[in-house]
Amino acid sequence: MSVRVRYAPSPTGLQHIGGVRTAIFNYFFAKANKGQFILRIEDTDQTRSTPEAMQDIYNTFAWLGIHWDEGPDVGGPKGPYVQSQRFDVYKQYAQQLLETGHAYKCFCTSERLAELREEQTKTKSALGYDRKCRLLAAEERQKLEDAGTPYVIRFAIPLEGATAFHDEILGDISKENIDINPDPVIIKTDGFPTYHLANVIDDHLMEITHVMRSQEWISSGPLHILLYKAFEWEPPKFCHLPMVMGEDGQKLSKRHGSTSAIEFRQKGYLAEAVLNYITLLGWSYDDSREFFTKQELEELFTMDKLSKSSAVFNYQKLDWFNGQYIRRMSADELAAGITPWLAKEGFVADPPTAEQAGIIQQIIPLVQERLIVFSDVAGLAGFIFRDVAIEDPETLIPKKTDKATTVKILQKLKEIVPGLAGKSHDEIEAIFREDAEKLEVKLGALLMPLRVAITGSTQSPPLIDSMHILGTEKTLERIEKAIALLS
RNA sequence: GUCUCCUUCGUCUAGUGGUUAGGACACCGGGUUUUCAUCCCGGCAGCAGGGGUUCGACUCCCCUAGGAGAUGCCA
Repeated sequence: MSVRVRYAPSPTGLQHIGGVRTAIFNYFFAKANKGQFILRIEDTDQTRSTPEAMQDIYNTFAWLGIHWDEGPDVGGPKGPYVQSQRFDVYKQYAQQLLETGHAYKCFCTSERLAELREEQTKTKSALGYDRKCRLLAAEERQKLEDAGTPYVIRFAIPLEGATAFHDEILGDISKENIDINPDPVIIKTDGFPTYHLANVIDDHLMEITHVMRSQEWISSGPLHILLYKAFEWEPPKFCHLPMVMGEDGQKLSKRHGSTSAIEFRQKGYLAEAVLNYITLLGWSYDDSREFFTKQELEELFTMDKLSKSSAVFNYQKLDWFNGQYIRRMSADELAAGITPWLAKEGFVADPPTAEQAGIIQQIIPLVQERLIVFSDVAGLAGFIFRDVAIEDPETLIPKKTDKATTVKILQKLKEIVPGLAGKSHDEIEAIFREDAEKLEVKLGALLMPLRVAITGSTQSPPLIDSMHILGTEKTLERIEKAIALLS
């Protein structure tokens, strides 16, 4: 039987990096096994699901280049792929459970449940439903039903025995039935199913062969097995994925930094780098290789290289990956990558004019080794496009040099710059070296005032090239401004 | 509290009874260099602890500790 896996997000917020990683593991597993990858939307919580979150799912995976074989937007033979559109299916199967005695109606009010919980907390006894309605006398139950009392449907967990399942990476996991959440709700008052019911029914009907989901689901594994048993269905294989944590070892969340895929996109990270990095969170290929394209992972991914323990999301390493990817880009690719960021700053038109496109081509070699994320281009090359402000005139003065010397240097520079046009990089450098000698300063000391004058910063891309792109006129203007600033 | 799972450098990991415990990020040195980066070279740093099993344990078993998750009419 061919592999069929699914990613089943609930559209209740932005796509979290952890969820995205679960998705890509499923995707790569499907691809590597020539199987199907399915997107299923779990929107059974009507109060929390939003169309924006739905859109974010589409945007995120489009950006990453992850496509599903079956899903709400592309259709497929096992649809609909949105749970709220499968309402009747769940109702029908819940009814079946009622009839076979695996489930029962519970008329307890949320107030009673809250009190129960409070009491349990106070007495430090086990938390959970006390199964009151499971033991309801037939006539009592009938009375409540006749009165139209609102109810939920609960699954009747066996009171004895244990339930086990085999996890593909963790091995056998078993739990005493008495330790399973006592009779979880499977149909809510509003008639919608809870995750447990919907997920089991859909995985069965959609013929899912492997359930690859986060380890936070491990403890409901036995419950799901019990549900499959109650329906007399063959359960799929399970594979619980290690979780993604923040630096403090807690579940990755907002306070650790960016956590949604879209944020990384907005900061100028490359989809390829993000994909590569998060794949390595819980998966490895061998003892050294860590660069993989999406295409490679589609062939190389194997479940047996998944690790058991959770992984900490390391922003620094992601940065390093992104820098590596940027450095490996061709000039044209990088130009295409940074142009939107330049346009966003108003440095170039969108799309750029021919002249601007030429400038972009020229700045590529200056920024390629220096970018970590695309958005850095504004800070690195901004001086080419707009006037610079020198915050602190002191920065113009090189180390071990005084103001008077700096002014002298700048004046000398003003003299020689007009003669530089048309000369090669090496020729210009030679001229600078000569002048530095004449002024009895080091080359660095000669160039620093010039650097700050034209870029506004003590750190910049290589000066000679920068100056060339800027043009003689603007370079002179800025030198004069710097002289004025020191006078 | 109870249940379940996990545990190799700070972090991500390789390792499946015999290795000087390997790689990467970070960090620290050094080199290249007009600054910043890049790049190159070098270094620091780890098998949670205790018992077994075995000729021999990072590798197998048990216990302890630590961590995480679950314990919802959220997924």
